[in-house]
Amino acid sequence: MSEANFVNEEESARPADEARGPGRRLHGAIAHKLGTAILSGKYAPGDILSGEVAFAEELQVSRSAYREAIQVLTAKGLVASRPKAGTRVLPRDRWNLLDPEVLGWAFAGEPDIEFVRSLFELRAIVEPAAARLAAQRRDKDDLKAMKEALTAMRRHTLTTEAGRAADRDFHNAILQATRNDALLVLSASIGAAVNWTTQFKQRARALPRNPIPDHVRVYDAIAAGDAAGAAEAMNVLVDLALEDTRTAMGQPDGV
Amino acid sequence: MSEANFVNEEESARPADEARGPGRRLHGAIAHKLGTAILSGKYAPGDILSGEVAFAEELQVSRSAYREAIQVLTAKGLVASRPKAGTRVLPRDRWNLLDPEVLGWAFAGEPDIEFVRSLFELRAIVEPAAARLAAQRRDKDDLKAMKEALTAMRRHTLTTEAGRAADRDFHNAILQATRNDALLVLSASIGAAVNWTTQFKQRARALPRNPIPDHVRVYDAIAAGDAAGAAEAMNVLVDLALEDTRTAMGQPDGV
DNA sequence: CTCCCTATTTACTCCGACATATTCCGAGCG
DNA sequence: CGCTCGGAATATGTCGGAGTAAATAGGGAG
Repeated sequence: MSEANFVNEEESARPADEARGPGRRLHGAIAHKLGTAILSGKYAPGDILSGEVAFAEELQVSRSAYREAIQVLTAKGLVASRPKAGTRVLPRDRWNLLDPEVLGWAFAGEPDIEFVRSLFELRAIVEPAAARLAAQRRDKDDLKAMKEALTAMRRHTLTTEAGRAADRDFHNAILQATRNDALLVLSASIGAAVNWTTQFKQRARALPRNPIPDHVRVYDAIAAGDAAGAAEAMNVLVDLALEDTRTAMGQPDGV
Repeated sequence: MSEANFVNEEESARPADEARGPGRRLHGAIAHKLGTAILSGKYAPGDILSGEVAFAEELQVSRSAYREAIQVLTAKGLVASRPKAGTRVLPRDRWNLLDPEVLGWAFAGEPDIEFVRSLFELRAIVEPAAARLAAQRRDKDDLKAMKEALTAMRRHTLTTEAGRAADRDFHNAILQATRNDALLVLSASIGAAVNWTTQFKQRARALPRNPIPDHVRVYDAIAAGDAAGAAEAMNVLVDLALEDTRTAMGQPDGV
């Protein structure tokens, strides 16, 4: 009955909140600190975070707080602890890289170019297929959400946070219209990567193209129920984004 | 303060030691219990797990153990706790459904048919594209791993756990050959779903086709570097699997 | 009578000490 | 010389209490 009220986790009120803080709770802050340290390579797989007591003492927190932070990292597959053996960083393939929080840690410092490429490749695979499904399954509410996101994108530009949020909303609405939970979960991961790269491109003064017409083409195809057209239009969109990103990053290595 | 040196003594000595059972640790067991309860729908989104103390008392464990279990669930996006408000189950779209542990909880009881369909749809999207990339990027070691998995599949059948493991190895080798971390993470999720459904189909006496030739076709195309052929062969494979699953599930009168 | 401000209550958060279990390492024995 | 047993070290599990933030209730003003 109070279903409309459980959304507040991080005070979504004003634009003053910058990009999901390090964690309001203490153990959240510790987890953030350790997580970024691991993702940035400061602790390599196989390394040992020696000494529960030593670490807690160095961070000036109690063992409980440190323990709960380790619990979070363990849940995300970053570390594993065994009695006497200590807490060691697991190999990369055990990491839950699609976890939104892990993704945030990965983008907190200087993210690995290869990893960003991976995410965009995943996006290039998933989003056209999602657009195809959305064209077949969307209903009126889905289209309404997409249209609203489009108008918001027109009003603000991609240089503002509001504009990027509208962009995310548009793609999210498409994922939502696929009626596929597994796909929907990917939106957070992809959205984070896209968001970061758009900001990156903006810093690099490399936002020449107007993305609106491409988005409109996708919308039109989905609204018309044209599955193949929607997939193709989305393909164009992600290909352009991939190309832009590649040039902005200074990767001369074309495919 | 980086103690990154005195590490690799027994690092690769034991390949897979931890993370076996549902939870050897106490808080792991609690998390498993609560996780399956949430995934099975016993606790719906918006519900409140009232009372840290009450719950800890009911489960006959200390508050710390319960708290660490809650911490795990929080890390996976299943719940969120706030002072005074209690610990409430988050809406489904916040759940980290691709987390291997969450997936395990989802398949612990009677998994939601819609969710299984979602996973197979995701697989049908991702795996052909992965096969295409693998055909372009595989090296000798990748091909060797695939070949070994294939011979193992021939020796055992899909009715045995060893055979299913070989199947997973084959698909995993393809994902590995894409050189894409983001795709690789999905293998665990997809593998779990596929594994469950093969067992399900076996129980329903619905394993008519010999899957080996289809797998061989995929292997040949990847080995030949034929990107389009690999994608198409994999497409056939997943389509057949999807069809089999659909028919097997269409008959609730299986066992 | 309605609205807003304050106070109380409630439940999470953090803490440090204690008890237990497991592992590593070395001493003693066959 | 190799094996086994026992002690030491370290991580896990437990406990109760102090602190803090938030929601609800109650009182006062308009």
